[in-house]
Amino acid sequence: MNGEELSLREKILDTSRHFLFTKGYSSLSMRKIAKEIGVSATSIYLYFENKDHLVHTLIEESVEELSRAIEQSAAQKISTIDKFEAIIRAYVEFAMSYSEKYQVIYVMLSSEMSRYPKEKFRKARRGYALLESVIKKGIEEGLMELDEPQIAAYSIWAQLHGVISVVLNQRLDSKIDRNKFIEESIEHIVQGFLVRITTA
Amino acid sequence: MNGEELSLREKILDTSRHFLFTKGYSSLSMRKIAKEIGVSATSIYLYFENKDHLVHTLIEESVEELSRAIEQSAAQKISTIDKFEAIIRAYVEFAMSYSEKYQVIYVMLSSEMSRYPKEKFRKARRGYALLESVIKKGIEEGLMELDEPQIAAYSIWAQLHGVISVVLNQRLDSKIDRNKFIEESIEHIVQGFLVRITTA
DNA sequence: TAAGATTGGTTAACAGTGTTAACTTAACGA
DNA sequence: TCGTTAAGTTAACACTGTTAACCAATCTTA
Repeated sequence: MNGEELSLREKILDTSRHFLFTKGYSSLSMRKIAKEIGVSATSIYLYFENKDHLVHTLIEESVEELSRAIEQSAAQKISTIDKFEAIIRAYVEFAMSYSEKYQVIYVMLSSEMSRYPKEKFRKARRGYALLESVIKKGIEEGLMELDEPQIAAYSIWAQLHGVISVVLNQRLDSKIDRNKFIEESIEHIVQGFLVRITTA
Repeated sequence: MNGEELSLREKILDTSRHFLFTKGYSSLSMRKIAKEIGVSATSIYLYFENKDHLVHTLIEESVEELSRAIEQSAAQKISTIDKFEAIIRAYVEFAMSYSEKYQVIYVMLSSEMSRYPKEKFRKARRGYALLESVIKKGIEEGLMELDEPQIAAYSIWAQLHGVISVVLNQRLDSKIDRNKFIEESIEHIVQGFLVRITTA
């Protein structure tokens, strides 16, 4: 049945993602994945062309979910400034709630970049494009004052990724409260891009 | 002789780094490295405990060079603001001049994070610590206005890494001039952290 | 100078890897 | 009921990291 089909495929993806996350790429093995699920190693090849393809699917799937989360979150807001903040919050929210999926994107996409097909990569940038368009609108509306929206958008991703990395890799000073750190970072980032209103 | 010793070890490191960079981790093989150099695979084990250790040495070595470059560059400047900019420029300079070494740090450190010994990781943060201390001084001197120097320092690394990634992975729009992009990004980042002087 | 130890490599072997080809077995359609 | 398809299996191949045992120079030193 269709339910079963999907199930094994899904099991493979889940198990791979977990192994990738806990043991690192270098000890990700088709046989181990199969053994964990209780199936023969070659069964994986019924659903994925090869190991590369399996990992790429993992990335693609995560990117898709993240993009969707961002789009939905932005769609719920009306004003540009609310959209701007919503995108940022959706991104962080996703990273914290589905940390394994988030890590798959950044860990694997960087280490296996050269093997990842370029056309899939382009698709991966929906969320980025959305942020860029919101920033452009923000400039038009006089909310932001930036000469390069492209660079600004990239800079925001990078800042967010920095904050998230610190938290996910547990490199945060134990004295610092996690949620407070995240909240303050988001505010700092958002404020850093808005035109400062001088009450004079 | 010592010259010879160093030579093979160095050859192994160079070849590994290059393979890592061009083919990705998943096709980095001890036998291939050895073959490229013209030596037996087991010879590598005379210089490195195992594959993990080899890769970790690669990371450590790159981190060390980057840290040194940053420290030297900062030491040449006197004022806090010059030190601040010097650190940023040294970082970007290193990434552009030794892109393979730079990529080793960020690519491998993220994908094999869980296997990388924590105490080596702490050492890796000299450059980061230096930037943080410069920022603190900048706040004291009234050059910057920030509530969280730790977060600010991290944010700067992240922004820089973002800019560098775009350039190194050749994902920059072909119409945009590379050097101009870098220069404008640096200025944008630096200015973003300084107190805005209002000529009133 | 001869004997022993050290240095810097080698080859052979083992267990584990991705992947392919050929086989099985169950379910379904005619 | 026969043939086909689906979903899996086992056996095999070439390659992987790694270890153990070996070899040939070179250095030390009595």
